[in-house]
Amino acid sequence: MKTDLDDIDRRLIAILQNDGRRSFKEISEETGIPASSVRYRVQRLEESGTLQIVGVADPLRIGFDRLALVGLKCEMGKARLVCEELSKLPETSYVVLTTGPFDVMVEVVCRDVAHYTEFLHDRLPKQDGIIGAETFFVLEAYKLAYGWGVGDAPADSTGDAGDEPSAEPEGAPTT
Amino acid sequence: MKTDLDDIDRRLIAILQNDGRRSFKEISEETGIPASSVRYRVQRLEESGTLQIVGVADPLRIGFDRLALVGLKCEMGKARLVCEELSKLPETSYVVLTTGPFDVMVEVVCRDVAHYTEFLHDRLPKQDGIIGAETFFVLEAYKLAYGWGVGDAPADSTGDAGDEPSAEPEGAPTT
DNA sequence: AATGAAATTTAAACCAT
DNA sequence: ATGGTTTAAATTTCATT
Repeated sequence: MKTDLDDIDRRLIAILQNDGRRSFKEISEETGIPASSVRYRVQRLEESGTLQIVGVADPLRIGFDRLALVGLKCEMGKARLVCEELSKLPETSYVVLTTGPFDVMVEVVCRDVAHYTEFLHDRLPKQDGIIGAETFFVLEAYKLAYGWGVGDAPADSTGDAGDEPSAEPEGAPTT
Repeated sequence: MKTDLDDIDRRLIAILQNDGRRSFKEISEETGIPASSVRYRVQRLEESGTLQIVGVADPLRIGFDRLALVGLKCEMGKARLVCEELSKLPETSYVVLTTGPFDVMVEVVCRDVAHYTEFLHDRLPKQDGIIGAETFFVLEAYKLAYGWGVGDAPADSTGDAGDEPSAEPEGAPTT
């Protein structure tokens, strides 16, 4: 549960955010840190849950054509319960508790409109605590970045290599 | 710009969604597909933008505490331009064109409230085509999944290994 | 906890089908 | 597009500081 990263950790994360398969040796050459140390650090980051190296597939290209963002209004005091329950559903890929006009925002990934309809009209109404839902269908995805923040992280004393901070599938939208 | 994946592609994606650094040789043994073919396929998936292998850092553990979803109303015909431009900003991690009350939805990751304020009040207004913005601050993130859909993809004739479909940082909310 | 050097494993390039 | 083979490179292990 360590939360304190040093500049080396941040540099390693920044590099891996761009390319999760960069070899430790290349990272070593790029940073001047010994390869075995790079590996040691990365392993620690992974084990602590701070960093995950994963394959990310563009849902719009793999047959899951219907992405929707859904804003939910919940009964007072029920929003967290709603979050917990919706997190368990396979269709949800993003569930957060928010301030503002909606209490909960959810991203739902469906194969097609029928799949979404079933989700919205059969599944959601069964969930206790939800008052209303507003659907935002995703027409085009311009940026789906999973590399957060480290690229322009607080003061990098190790000397920044000027890497791009985030990883997008492509410059152009995917439809 | 191929969009048609076969079952082999889907299996490779499913495996890499769980662990982006699995060696091609291991994948080869697991699937029975020759290692050179595995590499060839993965390379194609990456080059076509279908799959990305990236390091994902938990923003709430690396000092980027302020996540916000922002719904934007745009001038008629300007929404795509807005998407393109906002995608270029380092603070945005998610930019999509939507139907519904908002034309564009954006996820913004900031270090602190001051950083977000600067983004919302200094940077956004300079962008042509935006009429209005509504902020949903993320209080708690319950699910941040990067593995989309493939886990329960349409009929897998190659014989599914029963891997977990998605990768969440944690079951409980991160605050 | 971090590093260096060894042995082992893996990936990349190539070529044939 | 696939599969095999070889060469070069990277990872892992383990001893050392």
